[in-house]
Amino acid sequence: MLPPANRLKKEKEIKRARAGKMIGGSGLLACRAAANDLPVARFCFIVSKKISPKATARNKIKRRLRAAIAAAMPRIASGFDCVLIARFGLAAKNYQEICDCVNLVLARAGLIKSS
RNA sequence: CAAGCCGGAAAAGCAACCGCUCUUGAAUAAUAAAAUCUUCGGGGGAGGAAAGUCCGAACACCCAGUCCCGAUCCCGAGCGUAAGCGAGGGAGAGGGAUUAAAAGCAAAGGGUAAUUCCCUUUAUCCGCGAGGAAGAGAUGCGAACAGUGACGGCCAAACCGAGAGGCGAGGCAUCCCAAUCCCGAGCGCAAGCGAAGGAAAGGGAGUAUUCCCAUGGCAACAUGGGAGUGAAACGGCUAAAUUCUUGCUCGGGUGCAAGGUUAAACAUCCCGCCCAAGGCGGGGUGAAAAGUAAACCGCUUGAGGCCGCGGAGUAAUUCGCGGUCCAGAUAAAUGGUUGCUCAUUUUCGCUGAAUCCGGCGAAAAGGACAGAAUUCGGCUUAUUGCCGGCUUGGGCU
RNA sequence: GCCUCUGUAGCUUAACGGACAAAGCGCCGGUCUUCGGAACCGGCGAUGGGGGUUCGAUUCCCUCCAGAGGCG
Repeated sequence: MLPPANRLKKEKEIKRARAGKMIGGSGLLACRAAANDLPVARFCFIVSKKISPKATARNKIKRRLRAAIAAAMPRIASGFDCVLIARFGLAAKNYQEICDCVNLVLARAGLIKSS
């Protein structure tokens, strides 16, 4: 689970982030982000019933995405809100594949620190 | 060994690293004190179905008609110098009673906060069996098709009513066809024929035209009694979760997104400061923004659960004592990753007489259904392997 | 999350518990026409799945499935 400061909670903020312009994606994952005025990056995760009709499977996808983001947090730039949307097929992947996918998508959206 | 029936408990384990939530203790910072922030430590953290939302309740709010009580408030004849008292009238938070509609009625008895749930007994039905299923107030308007023919025919004292008519003791009959039989008015010298009436093997249509015993009778059958149902009577008894009539019971509705508390920004007015446009700070306003955004409470201690002991009861259940507080999240915590072990599956090898079985070894795969959302009691559905008891069948001794 | 509602031919709607489940549009075939349309005639085609009550179920009851809606 992410620390509370890195969670994106309010519905209005999520809608703002989904309308944002920093867009990245791959076949298994989509990313929408918008800049905020805070010194942290905030995330939320969307897994629809189309991905899997079973609630337990959806919860597992969300937990793995959160773990992948938490692992990548030191390399992530601050100052934006990000929504990660799972696409069909992600349920069949293991943790390492999800990590690779998350890193690829974040790099395409330009959210990785340029050090 | 195979196929079944009933019941029970469980819901893979261990370690390492990295995290989340609730609660609690300490320290530090700030403060009048606290809320709060950070760090460290202790403790708790999904289910038997958390699911479907099919029943039932708790809890919260809202709403009808009639009647009663009613804190409090208003008017007030009159009395009094006055303060005040005050018949009577009106409003009325709230409390109680009742119910028109809607809804309900589940064998008998019991349990429960309550139920279509659970328990005991049981008519009946299903199964070879272990066992399982099972009952919907009363009445009976109406009831397709088939069939010559189907919830009921015919007569009727007494009583009520001006009458039409109502009610109805009691009597007769009891689906249709039917070989044949009984009876025998009458006809005939006789053999015999034989109306009406009665019974009937068997057959027919249909979901459906009660069952048993005793006595009498050549027999058909009659009479009486009984079983189950029913309070009883009675020529009663095929029968439905809808409809109609009727009896009894019962206020209704919405659901924690119920409901409650606090309450901005912006607007506008005043004051102060900054050279000014304008900005900053403080205070106020209400009929508008707004009782809105948002936050908090409800929110987890409850008709509790679990463990132990004892009592009542066939049982469901219940009573007493002691111990234990056993999830409270909110784009939604209770986890993520790695390694090992165990259950399981597949493949290969060895072994023995052994492609099928057992043992040993190796490799690979790899956890059933499924995620609390106000709370609880049931039901139903999904689903993994295990344990105990029992039944039927087969084989061996 | 809480609470409701609806499933009938390809589509839109009917059907007191009673005969082969009705109608319109559509589809197929035919007649007519040089061809097509219109018109006329005929045909195909359905009660979401399973169970119960009943002699008999689209209808009543239970259950599963699918779809839709309301509530800050």
